[in-house]
This record gives sequence, structure tokens and C-alpha cells, in this order.
Amino acid sequence: MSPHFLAGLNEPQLEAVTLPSQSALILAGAGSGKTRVLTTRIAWLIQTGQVSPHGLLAVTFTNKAAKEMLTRISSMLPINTRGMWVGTFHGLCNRMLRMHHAEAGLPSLFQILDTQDQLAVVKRIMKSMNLDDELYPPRKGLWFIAGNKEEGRRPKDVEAYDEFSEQMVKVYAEYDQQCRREGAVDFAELLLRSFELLSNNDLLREHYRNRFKHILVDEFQDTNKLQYRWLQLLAGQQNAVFAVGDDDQSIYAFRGANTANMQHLQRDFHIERVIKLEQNYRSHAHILDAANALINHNRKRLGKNLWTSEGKGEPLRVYEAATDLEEASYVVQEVKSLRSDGLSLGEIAVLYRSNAQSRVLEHALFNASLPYKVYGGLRFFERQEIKHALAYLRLVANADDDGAFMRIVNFPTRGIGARSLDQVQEISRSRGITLWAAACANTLSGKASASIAGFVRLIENIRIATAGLPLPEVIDHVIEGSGLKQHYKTEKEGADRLENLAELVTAAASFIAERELQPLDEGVAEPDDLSAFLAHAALESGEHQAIAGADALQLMTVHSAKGLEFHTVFISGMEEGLFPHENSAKEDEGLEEERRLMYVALTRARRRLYMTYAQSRMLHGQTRFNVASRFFQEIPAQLMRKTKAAPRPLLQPSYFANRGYSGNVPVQPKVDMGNIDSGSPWKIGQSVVHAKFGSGVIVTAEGRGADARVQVNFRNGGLKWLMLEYANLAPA
DNA sequence: TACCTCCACGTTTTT
DNA sequence: CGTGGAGGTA
Repeated sequence: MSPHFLAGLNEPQLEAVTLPSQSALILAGAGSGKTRVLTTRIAWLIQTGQVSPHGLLAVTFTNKAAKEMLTRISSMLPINTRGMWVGTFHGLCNRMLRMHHAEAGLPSLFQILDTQDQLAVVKRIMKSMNLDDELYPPRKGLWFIAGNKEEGRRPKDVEAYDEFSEQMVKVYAEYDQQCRREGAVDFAELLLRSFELLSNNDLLREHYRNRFKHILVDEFQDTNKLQYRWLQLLAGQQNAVFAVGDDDQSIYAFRGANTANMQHLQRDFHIERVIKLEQNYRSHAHILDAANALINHNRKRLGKNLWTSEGKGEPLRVYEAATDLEEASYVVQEVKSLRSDGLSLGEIAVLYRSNAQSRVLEHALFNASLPYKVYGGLRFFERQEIKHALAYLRLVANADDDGAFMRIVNFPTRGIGARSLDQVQEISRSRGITLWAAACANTLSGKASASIAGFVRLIENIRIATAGLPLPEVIDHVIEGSGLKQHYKTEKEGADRLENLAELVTAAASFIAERELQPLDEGVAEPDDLSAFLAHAALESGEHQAIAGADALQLMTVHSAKGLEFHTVFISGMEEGLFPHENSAKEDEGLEEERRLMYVALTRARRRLYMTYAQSRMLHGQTRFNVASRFFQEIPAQLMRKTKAAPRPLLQPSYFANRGYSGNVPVQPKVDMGNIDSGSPWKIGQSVVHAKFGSGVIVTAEGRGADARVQVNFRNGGLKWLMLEYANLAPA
């Protein structure tokens, strides 16, 4: 008898779900039922008695995906999902480290640093090393540390090959020491520490290998090297890894995601045949054909072709605007008309390549009184008032937390200036003790002595007053006692912040309520509410992605649209230099990733897809002239229809078969004449042809006479600087 | 310490 | 154009 949840699966889906106990790689195209296969596989394994809920581990990248998975499993099977190891890589590693903190060499209350905290630590260290932040930008240091951790390298394993890397290794070493002293781990550290724990501790490794007979991985194309090695370690020789992914949707290579893991998996886990899910249940055929044609231009692919049994649907709509403003007003106009046709705003998304593009759109939407929601800004737990409140909590819980100390020692201001802090830091440095210990040492002089002592008393009073209270009350007390409340009451724009602080109390209350319903593993001491809540704040910093059904137009980057679908999608800013982005288009690898990004964008739409671009766009304070994205040339013309073309006084012929003009008032972009001689035949915005690079548009100009240079945005070659004297440009 | 002005900078970012 | 950080001044 086959379980009811297998009904309705197509052939490859069913094959994947009912595969025997062996490792497998499922190549799952966009909209092909990837999550369904993954969750049904779990349900099937459990129901057929091949594994108990306790004996499997399922890992995702986002909390949202993990939650979704749990929800679906419990809708298929009448089991309690409590205690199941379903979560994000970071969440599961955190869980493991909490349980075995002693073996992992961590204090029981270890803190998780988010990227902000991490950057603050790096800055502090670089400053104490007197490194010139021009030569050694803290961001680079952060990148260096994370990069090495993701390769599994500790400071001692990193070989310096020049002055820069030598200093960076020192920063890394100091950072590592600092983290150990404070009992802090960053995101990469969660993974690395967990990896090291498993590889150094034979007993523990064997324990988990015996336990997790089935390991299931979502979005496998996004795993980095360390995550892959972690999976290998956990799987050993005998356990089955069931990986689902889509190499064509790998858009996080810039962050270390390594699609080669898909090949490695096949090799290392002896997977003979990859199962492909190619039937798409989301989009009409024109959209899929466009996506297929586009992604076919990538060379490095495992290869697959999406198809649908549904109709062709309508052609993709292409709109060329004279300016970014006009592009935005076109979007507004179309959205209005869609809404009056009865389409809910939440079913419409406007996507863009970079966040900077949202402003013009927001402005137009605001003026048109269309409700919209922008995704990707600051998230709840990243807001300064929240981070401040959490820092008080952290310091109260763990006095050794230097990051927390620095953040709040003088916030709200209490007369502790740079000089006082210097003293504290000096003591801390010279004696190798934490800032808190230094502050408590009675060796400060002058004004510092009294003000620092006041701060120490404040924290200790909070600690005493909140001992034993339930977490929400602790937080409430902290907000009051720290002076944060008073501070934001008097601040001009403090009202929102006060609201957020109140929300923090609520968040803690509901976190605890949920936690009591979903306890962790059997017989293992759980961390207290506070440290669990702090971990939660770091690992799940709040909603970043769109909430399905919210009745507002959805604005977001293409990256944050991954995994979502909408009835109608606008892809805006379809211009060379923007999409594909000029920084990526330089190398093949970068361009392929841009193309995958475009593939993701296209496959978000169920029914209607708009692609818009503007001849001129205000970017970084100056008007830039762009040509249409090369991606238009990679989609068969018959799949696209140009709608309401605006006049194009400065642009070259477009790529579209039917390019009827439908009389708009010509918009003459404001042209900055740059430094070109007024007598020069070359003007900014002018279309030109170059013997080698082909056609393009003059974007910037500098110098005069023999020195005159122009920057040309070539349709196929991207941005190039050319000396007018030698370039031999011809007007187009 | 707090505010102001100047300057540099400006992809994407699940955790 | 806009922001955020740094540095100077009241």
C-alpha cells in the first residue's frame, strides 16, 4: 500500500522520494516541487520504517525553509516534530555546540556574534594594532577571517605571502584569541567549531554517525567547502545524503557557495545517476522558454530544461523608458491597471539588481499612493536600539563580553569619554583581562574612576534586580534601568525605537512560549532562556524575505526573491552595467552568476513578466547612459513583445522584432557636458561605434586636446576608457 | 560631549 | 543623489 502523500507526484519526483537508502543528488529546477520532494522523502522514510524521526537530519539555509519543512512534515505524518534535527546549518551547529560546549572548548553561555558585532571586534583589534585603516580596511579583515574559516583554516594554518596577508594573519590570530577570551563565536565559527568537534572527538562522531542514517540537504548548490566537509564528516561511509539543488540557481558564489560540491557529491558518495526534476508547476511556457534559452548561454552547467504542461501564456513584456523616472512611472501605471483588473498587490513583485534602485521606485509608488513593501533593509534584531538592549542583557549575563561592554559603556551617554575608555582598554591590554575586569580594577585615575565605577554599579544593580525574573521582565527592566527608555523618549525620532523596544519584550515572551512547546533533545541540559534568546536573535535576525499574501506591492532585490513566486513580476533596470552588473561582467564566472541571477528573476513569475530598462539613469549623483542588457539578446525575440516604446533620441536600434513607436513626448535627458571641448563632435550620451568593441554610448568624458578621454559603455564589452586620439571612434 | 560639516563611497548577503 | 563615518569646533 502506498502512503497517501505519494499521490500526485510525477515520475521523477516519485522516484526521488522512494529511492532506496543511498546517497542521491536531485537536480531540481525552479518551481519543480523541490521542497515537496524533500519533505515527502522524509515522510516516506519515516512511514516505511526505514528511519525514525530521531534518526534523520535535514539542513537548509534559511530559517524560513526549515520552518516550512517542519510544517509540511507534520501535515503529512501524525508525528511530533519535536526533537527532530531540522534546521539551518548554523542552527544545527549551534545546537550541537550548546550540547557539547565543554568538548568543543566553549563556555556554556557562548555568545554568537553577528556580522555587525564581528566587524566591531575587528575594528577594535586593528586599532589596537595601530593598523592604517586605509591600507587595512576592517571589512577586508572580516572577509579574510571568514574566508579562512570557510576553508577550515585556523590562524596557524594560514600562510602569509606578503605584508598585507602577514598583518591579516595577525589580526585573525588576535581576533581568535579575543573571541575565546569572551566566549564568542561568529557565524563561520559555529560551523568550523562543530566540524572540529566532530573530527577530533571520535566518540561523538561515531555517536552522530550512528544516529543520523539519513541526511537531507536543501539548496545544495549554496553549500560552501566547510559545509560540504561537515556533511561528509557526519555521513561517514555508511549514511545516505539526499541532496536537492539547482546549479542554475546558484547566486551566492560571491559568498563562498561552491557549485562544484554537486560534482564532488557525485564522486565522493558514488552517485551514479542524478535525478532531474524538470517539470515546472509554476510558470507558463513562454516564461520558461525564455529562462531556458537564457541559461543555455552558461557553459558550466549540469544541464536541464524546464517544461510545463500548461499553456504558452502571453509573451514577455519589454518596456524601454527614456529615464529611470519614466521607468518607475510605467511600473506604477501598469501596477494600477493590474490592480483594477482585480490582481492583488501582494501577487506583484518589482525586482531589481541592487538596492539603490528602489528609491526611485518607492518615490513614484508613494506619490501614486500605492501600498508597497521593501524587503532587505535593516532587520529587527539588527536595529541599533535592539542591539543596545541586547548588549545590556549580554553584559549582565556574561561580564566578559567586551563587545557588549564597548557598545553600551557610554550609551546612553554617562560621561565616559574617549580618555576614560583609553584607560580601561590600556589596563585590559596590559594585564590581558577583559574590559569589564579592567573597569572593576580599582586603578583608574581622575574623572574616569567615578564614571566607570558608576557604570559598573549600574550593571551590577541590574544583575541583582533581575536575578530569577522571567526573561520578558528582565528585558523590560533592562530597558528601563539602562536609561535607554529615557534616552529615546527625549530623542527626536525615538518613538519608533521605543516601539521596537516594547516589541522586543513581546518577542521574548513569544519566544519562550514557543520554546516550551518545542523542547530540545531528550535528557540534555538546555541553555537558559536568556542565552537561547540571544542565540535566536543572532541566528534569526528577523523577517527579510517577502511574506506571502501581504497586500502590498513587493519590492526586493533579485537575490531576496529566490524561492518566491508571484503572479506578475517586473524586472527593472535591465541595462548593461546594472544587470549584468559592471563589476561582475568582467570575468566569465561573474557573468555566469549574473545570468543565473537573471534566470532566478525570470522563473519567479507565474503568468506575467515585465522587463524594463531606461536609456538614462541617475546613479551616484550623475546621469548615466546605458544600453539595454545583453540578456535581451539571449532570449528569443519571438517570446518578447515591446510595449509602448518611448522615443529613443540617444539609443541604438533595439533587439526587438516589433518595435512600434506609440507617440510619447520625447524626453530630453539633462546632459552633463563633462569636460569635452564645446567644439568637439563628442557628447555625453552619444552613440558610437568602435572597430573592436562594437557599439556603445559615451558615458563620461575627461581632459581636453591630446589628453581627452571618454568612457564608453559598450553593449558587449562593458565600460571602457578610451583616448579619443587613438580610439578612432565613429558616430553611430 | 554633542553637533556639524566635509568627504568618500556606492553589488548581491540565506546565517 | 544619498549615506555613513571621521574629524573639527562650540
